[in-house]
Order: sequence, then C-alpha cells, then structure tokens
Amino acid sequence: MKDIIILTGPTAVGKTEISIQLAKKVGAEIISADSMQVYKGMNIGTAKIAKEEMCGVNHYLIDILSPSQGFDVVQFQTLAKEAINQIYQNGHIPMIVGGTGFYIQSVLYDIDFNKDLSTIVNFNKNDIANQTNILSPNYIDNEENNCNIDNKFECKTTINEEYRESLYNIAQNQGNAVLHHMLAEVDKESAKNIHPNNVKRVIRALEYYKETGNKISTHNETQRQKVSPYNFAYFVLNDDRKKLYEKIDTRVEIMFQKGLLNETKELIDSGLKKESTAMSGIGYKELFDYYEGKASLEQTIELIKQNTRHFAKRQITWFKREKDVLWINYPEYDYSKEKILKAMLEKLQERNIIKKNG
RNA sequence: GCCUAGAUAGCUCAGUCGGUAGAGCAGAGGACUGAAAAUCCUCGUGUCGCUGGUUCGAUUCCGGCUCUAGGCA
Repeated sequence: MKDIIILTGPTAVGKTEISIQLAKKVGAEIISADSMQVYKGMNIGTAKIAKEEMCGVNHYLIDILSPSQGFDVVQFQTLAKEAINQIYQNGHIPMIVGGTGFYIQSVLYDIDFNKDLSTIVNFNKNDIANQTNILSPNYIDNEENNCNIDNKFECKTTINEEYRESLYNIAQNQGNAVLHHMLAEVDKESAKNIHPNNVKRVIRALEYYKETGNKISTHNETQRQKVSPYNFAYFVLNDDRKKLYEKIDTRVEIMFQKGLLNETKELIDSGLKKESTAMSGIGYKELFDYYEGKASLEQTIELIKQNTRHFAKRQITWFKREKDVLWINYPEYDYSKEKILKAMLEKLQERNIIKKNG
C-alpha cells in the first residue's frame, strides 16, 4: 500500500506553516486540496501560500485555472491522482493539505463518481500539462499571466446543464416539494434522506438517476463502505473555538489591509460574475454588494468574518464525521509547533510512513 | 431642573385589549459522495430595569425611583 499524508483543519487554523515544516522533515510534496486556491489571481482572499513561503517544497494544484472556469470534485480527483503518481515517481511522499474535506475524501477513499458513464471527455491530460503546467510542481508566478487570460481548454463536465436547469425551474416555479416528489418516485431512499429545500442535492439525485438509471442512494451506500487504498495519516489541526474565531476575525482584517478590495475589483472588472464558482468564495462574493452600493464597507467586513466563522464550523463538522482522523488540538500541545511536529512524526512512525530514525 | 420616548434572550427589537413571552441576528449541533469557501436541516426560560399600588393574578394598568436617548431651559 502506498503512503499518503493528509493535513487539514478549519480555515485560519494554521495549516500552511505546519505543512511546510512537516514536508521538510519527511520529504513530502504538497497537493493543495482547496477549492479556491486553484484559481489564479485570487491570492489575498484565499490566503494562498506565496512562492517564497514554500521553502522549496513542491506544490500542486494551486493557480491552475482562470477564475472564469468551473471546478469540482471530479476534476480535483483526476488531477490529484495524477499529481500523486508524479510525486511517487519523484521518490517522495504525497501530502494533501487544504480545507476542502470533500476533495480530500474523494482521493483518500478513491470515490467513484461514475465518470465512465459520461458522454463528454473530462480532460485531455496533455493539453493540461502543456498549457497550464498543471502537473509541474509549484505554480507559475503570474503577475501578467492572470485571470484575464482565457485558457484554451475547457474542463468539460458530464453534467447535462439543460436538464439541470429544467429541474431548477421546476423548483422555482412549482415549488421545492414538487421536485422532491419527482425524486421520491424514482428513489425513495434519497427522497427520505434529502430535505426538499436542499434543491441542489435533489437535482443531483435526479440527474444521477437519469444518467445511470440507478439510484444515487445505493451508489452512495456502497461508496461509503469503501476502504482507503492508501496507508495514510489524516491530521486535523484544531483550536479552541473562541481562539479560532479570533484568528479568523484578525485574518479578515489583514486581508483588507493587504488589498482584498483591489484584488476583487480587478476580478469583477475582468467580467467575472457573482454566479461563477470562483466568485462563490468567501471574501469575494460579499464584495459584490459593496461595489453595488448595497452594503457599507464595515457591514461587508463583518459579513465576511461571519461567513468565514460559519464555514470553519461546517469544516469541523465534516472532519468529526470522517473515520480514522488524528486530531491535533493546539491547547493540548501548549501551542508549541515543536510539540505538534513531534507528535505528528510519532504518528507517522507508528503507521510506518516514516522510519524510526527519520 | 422640566418635557417626551425608551428600558423584554449575548445584540436589534416585536408582543401580551392583565393569565410569567417570541422573531431576526449572534451562538450551538447535524447532514453532505460531480457546484463543497457550495447547499441544506435542527435548537430560544429570559429576576420582561427597580420598587410600591390596584387585582384572584402584573412583564402588561397606575404611582415613585434609577438609567439611556432626544428636546426645552
């Protein structure tokens, strides 16, 4: 079994710094599992690691897309698996670092998303490698090469947008319950598990049925029972809730000092819409109202803090549910980086990911 | 000093034609398997400012006091 290290935790907990130190010690290369850091030109608001901060550690899946492009788990999974192979070829340990729990899960348990049934090609590996250096370590510093450039390749998905939209319209015009009834007719289990108001999920379940002829509920059930193909250590950094929220609040303040307003203005001026995947990121989506004069700067900053806190809470809920997780709670280590690293190294030894004498 | 309006959940406020009270936000818990920084669900007892009075019964009516905001001096 191949080894893999996961390092995650809620936003602002301090993953980046520890990830570099750990990677240095164990000779790992880093794959970012972050749904927003994949985008070029979004640096301040995503608290993206700067090239200098990498200290020579290779990073993958940062700055690989223009903010105008879509992105999702399946694309992440595909690219992450490529990167993992590459890292093994380099003779190193892959270390997945980032706060998007779903992305981590997709790789760690090799979740099957039924790509085979797709009619449209997902990726052309060569295109990607050539045009965006997606699999070359580190990302290209791109002051000029920013989001205004439209990459030639499109990350196609198998999703039938028309069908999706028609379902969405049913919910809009006839009510969520009507859509939910449609689901109940083909997949009772899913209908039971998915709340009628969770339109996104209801649509996906219906979509899945249309694509495959199977129920997503049974598919999910089998995926849930999957065992990881990796020998892994899954670290979750965490802090007291109050401390974490304080960190979040100050980090948002710092983002504005660093120029989040300008960064976002440029993105908006380049034509990005509120609805785009990239602009659904916290710290960006809230600024649309500000620029439209619907909210004051003060209100907007508070809202970003608040949304970030909510997000951190959701992340923690996710990690609590994950199996076989190693919690690293800062207070238990007196907030000492040395103690934390030492504990992590011990765990890695226990799992034979690194040798006893380092 | 006088006049007016307030004083109710951590915050902003609603309400009880007198039978001890409820929204939003904050906060907490949860779900999640092709949008995941997304999407969705659940959770509200607090000396109703203090103190007298009327009343079977007052947070609700009346008096006094304290505090806050605005106005007049």
